[in-house]
Amino acid sequence: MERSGDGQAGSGSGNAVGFRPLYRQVYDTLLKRLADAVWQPGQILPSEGQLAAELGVSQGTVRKALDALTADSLLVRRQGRGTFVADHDDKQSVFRFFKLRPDGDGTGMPTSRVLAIAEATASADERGRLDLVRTARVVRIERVRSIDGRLCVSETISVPASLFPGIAGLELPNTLYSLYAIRYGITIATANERLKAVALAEREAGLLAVAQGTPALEIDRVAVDLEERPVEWRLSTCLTQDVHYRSVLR
Amino acid sequence: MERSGDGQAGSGSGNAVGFRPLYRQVYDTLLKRLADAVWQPGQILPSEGQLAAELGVSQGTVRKALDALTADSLLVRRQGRGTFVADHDDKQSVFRFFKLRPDGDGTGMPTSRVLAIAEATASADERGRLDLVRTARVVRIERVRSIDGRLCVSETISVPASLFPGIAGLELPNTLYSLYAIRYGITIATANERLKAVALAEREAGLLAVAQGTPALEIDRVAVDLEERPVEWRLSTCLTQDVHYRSVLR
DNA sequence: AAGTGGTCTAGACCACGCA
DNA sequence: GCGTGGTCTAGACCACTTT
Repeated sequence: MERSGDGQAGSGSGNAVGFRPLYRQVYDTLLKRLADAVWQPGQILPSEGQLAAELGVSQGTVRKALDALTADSLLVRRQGRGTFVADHDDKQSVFRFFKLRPDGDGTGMPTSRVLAIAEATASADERGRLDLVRTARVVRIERVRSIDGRLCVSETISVPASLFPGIAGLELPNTLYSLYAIRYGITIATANERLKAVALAEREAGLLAVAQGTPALEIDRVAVDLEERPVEWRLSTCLTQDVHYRSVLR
Repeated sequence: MERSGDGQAGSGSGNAVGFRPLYRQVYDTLLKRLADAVWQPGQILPSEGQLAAELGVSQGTVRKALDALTADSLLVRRQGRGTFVADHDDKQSVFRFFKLRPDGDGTGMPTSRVLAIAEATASADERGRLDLVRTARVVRIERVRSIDGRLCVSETISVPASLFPGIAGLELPNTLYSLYAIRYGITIATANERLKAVALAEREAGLLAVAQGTPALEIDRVAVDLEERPVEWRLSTCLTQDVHYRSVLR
């Protein structure tokens, strides 16, 4: 791996351009491979020593890059076994992007029922959230979700049709993000949510079988992939009678 | 610094008890000093080399502990200058525990007006949240807050009277957590929030000058200090007409 | 120029999981 | 017993800030 900002009888003392550490370059190299789905979710990576030899850096430098990717929830490291591509299907990972928890006991495991799925030209809102041009097409998914069997979420999900060809014809799993990862090689890295309290409109009230005007939590989420592209917009309306949104501030 | 789990002609190969890395012990040692307010917010710590010599470990081990404390937002490191105790007074830190942001432009800087402050015997809710015995006393603070001059939050804050002697007689600053840190040596490490959508009760509606029944965001927060003691319970009711709660999922 | 944190390396040893 | 990640060390050099 080439150094970027040193040696070479340069122009005096400091670099005018930004200094880019070696481990950062290793990070980017590995991130690229993850984005390109070179390694599949759940699969094991080469050992630290092998990667170090391949990339021509020390094991410590590879370690630092791997640790950073682990901190970003893209890898999972298990002492004595190896380093794996994070599998966002397993139980603990389901809740990474799902913050609604039951007030009392219960697993809080969500289930879903799709009401409609169709392709359309992007609305102004969709173009704004997903950074699309005027003629762009999106696939819109409408569904309701239950937590521990209790109906409490109604949501509309919009994704660019160009990124998810054929998704409208698929049987959708309960956890969409694993579908994005496995079938389309798109890994959700972060999601930005804006929460508001609203009074339920007639339509959502009907879907959730409660009175119109009932207070509900509105969650406006834009999910972003490894390359920082916005790839999904999700507008959820949640009843919070028996459920709450959990947030941990550090 | 003593090793905890090695050497000493032990009982074979592995330790039955948990293995505790050296850097973790260094972390705990430094954390203790921070909790005891040995170093004040904003103050500089000894250099890595000095700490390493004092504790009898290598510089790399000290570094790992300092990096962990930095990741926990307890320290700030500045290349070429030194390592400092995080000062949660500066502008960027105000928003660490304040997630309400204006929908449009504006700084979103909050202001406060205290309505009442008084000591009382802890209610059942307060005892549960703050882990108190039946006879414990608390100080209750009621206040309203504005964002960019717009009235939108009403909240009740409860703290154990034993931890904050004399707080009822003080002029309260806008950012309570810096008061906790500077005057009482209590640093808030994390806060757990539960959000719900509710219809405004008559009292809160009056305080916020809107109609009873208006949907509002209810935030139930328990703040925890460095020793993981719950030290503050805060129940906030927020209008979200021009403001939203921001959450970033990683 | 001196001092600080940041990067990078090389090597030793430890804890863990598995065959 | 072997291979993996995890810890710890020692030392060199780099980048940044201040004197």
